[in-house]
Amino acid sequence: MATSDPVYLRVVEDIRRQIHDGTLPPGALIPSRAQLTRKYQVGETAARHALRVLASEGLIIGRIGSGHYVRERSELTPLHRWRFLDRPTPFAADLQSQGWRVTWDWHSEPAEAGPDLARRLRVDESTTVTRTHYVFRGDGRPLQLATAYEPLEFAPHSEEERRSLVARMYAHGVKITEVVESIHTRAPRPSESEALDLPVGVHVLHVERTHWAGDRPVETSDIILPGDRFRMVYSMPV
Amino acid sequence: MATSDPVYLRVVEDIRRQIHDGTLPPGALIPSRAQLTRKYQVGETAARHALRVLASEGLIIGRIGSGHYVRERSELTPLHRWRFLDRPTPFAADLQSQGWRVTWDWHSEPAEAGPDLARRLRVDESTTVTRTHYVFRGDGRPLQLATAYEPLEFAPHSEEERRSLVARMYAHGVKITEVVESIHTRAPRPSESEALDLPVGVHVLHVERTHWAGDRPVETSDIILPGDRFRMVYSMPV
DNA sequence: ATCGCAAAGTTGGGGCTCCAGCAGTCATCG
DNA sequence: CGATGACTGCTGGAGCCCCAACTTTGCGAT
Repeated sequence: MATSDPVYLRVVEDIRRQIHDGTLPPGALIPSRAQLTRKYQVGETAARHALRVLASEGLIIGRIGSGHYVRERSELTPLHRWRFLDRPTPFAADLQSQGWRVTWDWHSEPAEAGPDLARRLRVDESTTVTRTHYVFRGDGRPLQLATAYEPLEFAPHSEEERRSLVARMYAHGVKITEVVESIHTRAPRPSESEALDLPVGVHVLHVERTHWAGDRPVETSDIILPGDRFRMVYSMPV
Repeated sequence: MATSDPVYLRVVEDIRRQIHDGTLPPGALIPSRAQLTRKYQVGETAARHALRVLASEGLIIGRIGSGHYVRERSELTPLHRWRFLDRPTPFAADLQSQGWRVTWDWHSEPAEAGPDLARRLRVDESTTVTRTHYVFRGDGRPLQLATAYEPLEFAPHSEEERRSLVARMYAHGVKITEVVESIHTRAPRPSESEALDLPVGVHVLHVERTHWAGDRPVETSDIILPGDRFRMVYSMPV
């Protein structure tokens, strides 16, 4: 706050202000390193660092060979959780109901539970579960990663069975009574960054979802969403 | 993925791996810039950049004069939304029920709604609303920021009234029937970063919460939580 | 044994430079 | 007239350096 703040902060704050008040609208070209050094009378290091900070905040994006641009608002598509939708994740179903063309690839494999899953599914660490990886795309672009874990006996045997977890469980005599979702945010792992084609500086929303039948967890999954594209919407009756 | 990846990435990935597999446990000292240049045979710039990337991911934290350390797991305190708690936000109430000593400061002021709030409260842009800023602290440290907006007629007149929004609304003949929360993640604004004492690289969870009485919004608030300390937990009956 | 202080080590800000790779632009050549 | 290629400007990686502010450590004196 003092007058002797780092000089790169002066640049960061001035550009950030211009973005927020609309002087630099989405898509606008930010002055280049060389221009910033002249404009703010700072060294190249400071100009460069300022651009990196703004990029890591997700406000601007650097296009190599071209320049830094103000990020498009990307509009934070809402994902509504007020109805119970599956097929095969409720998020994909909600996007479809909003008119998105959602497609997905998946593959299943057996896996050992391990400590984390053992806790979440309340099974033994050495138990074998079915792990299914999904990659969801909307209009070609990757939208969401999901990894679902189920005890072997509940694994789907057909494409149709995969559509609705609730129906499948019901067929096994298990009635799902509750869904618990735990959301946090973190920097993407390198593999997620690549799979979701994330610009640097974008964090992910990590949703840990568990389906319960009474006091027994019957399926759990990790869902990874780009933090700059989605908001999770929860509706609760009082 | 090729062998000619940036060299700083080699350093980042190696340290990240060591943190994930436990070779470098929480609190462990990361080699210094000088040591990294020797160990990985890279220049100082690359070593420095690697440390900055790890810090911006929230994996390590730099202590000036001392060194970089693996961040303590900070345990992502869960905030449960399965019961309707207020007084004055449900998150604070949930933390109290987990044994935290939560205190808060607040101040109210009239404010013009403006376009964003006009949309959220379904009022005219020039309507005056009561804006209340809260700063919540747990064990001394800042935990959460909240800003609540209410039409003037619903504003609380006593400390007691402030405790329960539901009861207060009921006293006005308004029965709250639904709570809608919309969660996204973003980089903190400078003021939030300062107020919450956030390390660089930590994003925030921004919860937009609106209370509805039938099809009419009667209160809305913005809640800002450090992304590295909390996870939101939603429980929904099927 | 303890206190104080100086030296060494470390981070973070800042400066300068070189280079590879990419994207436009513009002029020249077929 | 159209296509090719040279040139310029930009980003991102990388190297090296200096300095201020701070911590840790270890030594020497009391």
